[in-house]
Amino acid sequence: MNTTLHLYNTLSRQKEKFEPLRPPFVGLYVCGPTLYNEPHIGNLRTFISFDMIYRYLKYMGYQVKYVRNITDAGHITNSLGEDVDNIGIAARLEQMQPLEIVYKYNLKFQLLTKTFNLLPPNIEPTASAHIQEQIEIIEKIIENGFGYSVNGSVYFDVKKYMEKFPYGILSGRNVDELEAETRALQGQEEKKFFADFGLWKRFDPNDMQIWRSPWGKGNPGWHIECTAMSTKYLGKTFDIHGGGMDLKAVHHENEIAQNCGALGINPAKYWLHSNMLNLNGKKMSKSLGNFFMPFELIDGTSPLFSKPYEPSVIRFFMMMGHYRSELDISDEALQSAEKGYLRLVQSFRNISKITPKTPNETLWNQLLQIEADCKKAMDDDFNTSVCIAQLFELAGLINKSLHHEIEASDREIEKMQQIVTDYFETVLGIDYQDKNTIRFDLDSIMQMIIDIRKRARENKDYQTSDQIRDALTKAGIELKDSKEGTSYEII
RNA sequence: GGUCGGGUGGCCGAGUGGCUAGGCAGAGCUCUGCAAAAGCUUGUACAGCGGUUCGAAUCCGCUCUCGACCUCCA
Repeated sequence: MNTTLHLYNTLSRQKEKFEPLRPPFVGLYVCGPTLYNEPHIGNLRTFISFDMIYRYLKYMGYQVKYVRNITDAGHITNSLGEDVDNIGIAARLEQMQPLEIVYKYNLKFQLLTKTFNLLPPNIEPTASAHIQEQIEIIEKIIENGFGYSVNGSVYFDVKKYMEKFPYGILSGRNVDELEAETRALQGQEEKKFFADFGLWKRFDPNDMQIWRSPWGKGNPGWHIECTAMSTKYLGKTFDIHGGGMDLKAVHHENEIAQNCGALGINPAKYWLHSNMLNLNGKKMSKSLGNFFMPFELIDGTSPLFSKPYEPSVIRFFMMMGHYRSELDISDEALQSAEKGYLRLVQSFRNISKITPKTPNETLWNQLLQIEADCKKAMDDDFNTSVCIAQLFELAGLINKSLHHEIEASDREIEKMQQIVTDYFETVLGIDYQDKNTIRFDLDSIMQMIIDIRKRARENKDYQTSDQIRDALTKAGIELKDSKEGTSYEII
């Protein structure tokens, strides 16, 4: 496949031409949610960013295998060096079985992905269903001399690893220099080296989920599931690995170490990281308490926002920024995005109402240019921001055609619709069609009302005409007078 | 302290060694009973100080400043 796509690879810190390992197939792995609570709007941004990337790869014609894992098991280590079982904690807090917790939040997560028009991945493997695969990877790491077991736990031997592979290549961290700054951490005495990380954590009496392993009962470490599942479904090395920027320095670094340690190769050719969603210039995070849930934004219950916003408006807002840039969310920013969004959408919905006339070569060429510029923007590391700027240009041309300021033939009209379908709907993933299907002939009803109002206006009965217009506005229908007559818009 | 990335017009937000990003808001005009919508016109911004260059907001250096990560995070 002849591709012009360039993407920014965190590994090389520069844009690289995208050349899949096994075209036309593309393997894409994205770190999914941990199901111990509801994903917040910041989490959502990452999933939307990679949904757009998945969509564009598919649009280009690649046969993409998209794997997004679900973390429903495993232990992480917190900033104090303590071993934490988030799902177990949530289970105790909500007085449920771990599986109930996972099920509950998975339903929420799935609803969220549908609400925001995310395409389902090909596979959404869960960590709990791949304990055996995780154990096998750990065994390989030990076999290769990069892991050691202590009292029923297994750790990754970073020092040994560094004899053969560079550690810290993603984030640019230098472990040797960091050693001097090792903080006094609790529960670290089993490790040989401060940077060693857990592959398997021995059973603790408080654990609510326990699995058997060659090292005794316990839980897998946080990072190993991704190595096991990406290997199982995409092979020991594949094309693209994605995730949030905050996973770069630890989680992804350790994934690379595990993959190299077990299989001798970096799992992914291209590492992509999406940036954080900020609130008042600060990253949204649970520890800072400056986060809110996507559904609060949709139903307008968040005190930070003056009104509810449609999921497609929120998605459009996110697409207005580049996935690698920080994005600041605020009521003002969303309102401005919403206005722009409505302008686009109303224009796009009117394409079918353009009266076809004679072919317009100038317009045709402008449309081809817009289409080419959309592609160029997306080819340049998924520059959705520039792509949207092109769509605003398109909306201008549509409006002019609609109001007979320029002429368009069927050929141009079809091209307009095709660009909208390709880029606005398919690639950016914005669902702009009317959600509420109207089951009666609204056009006829509206035509009747518009005729009555027209007669009133001809009779200079402006009281009646304004009354009709105001009542319709209140009901959510906006009348628009122009030279050609009156049209309506559902607002 | 280390690593990485920012500081762009009233706001949001792209980009970049010389050619208008775009959106929102504002102003003017056209249309119009009024309004809305739509169309047209309008804004010469790139943290500061030096340097490189015919030319820098874009490259280099320094300063200030903000943020992320450095075993919780998407």
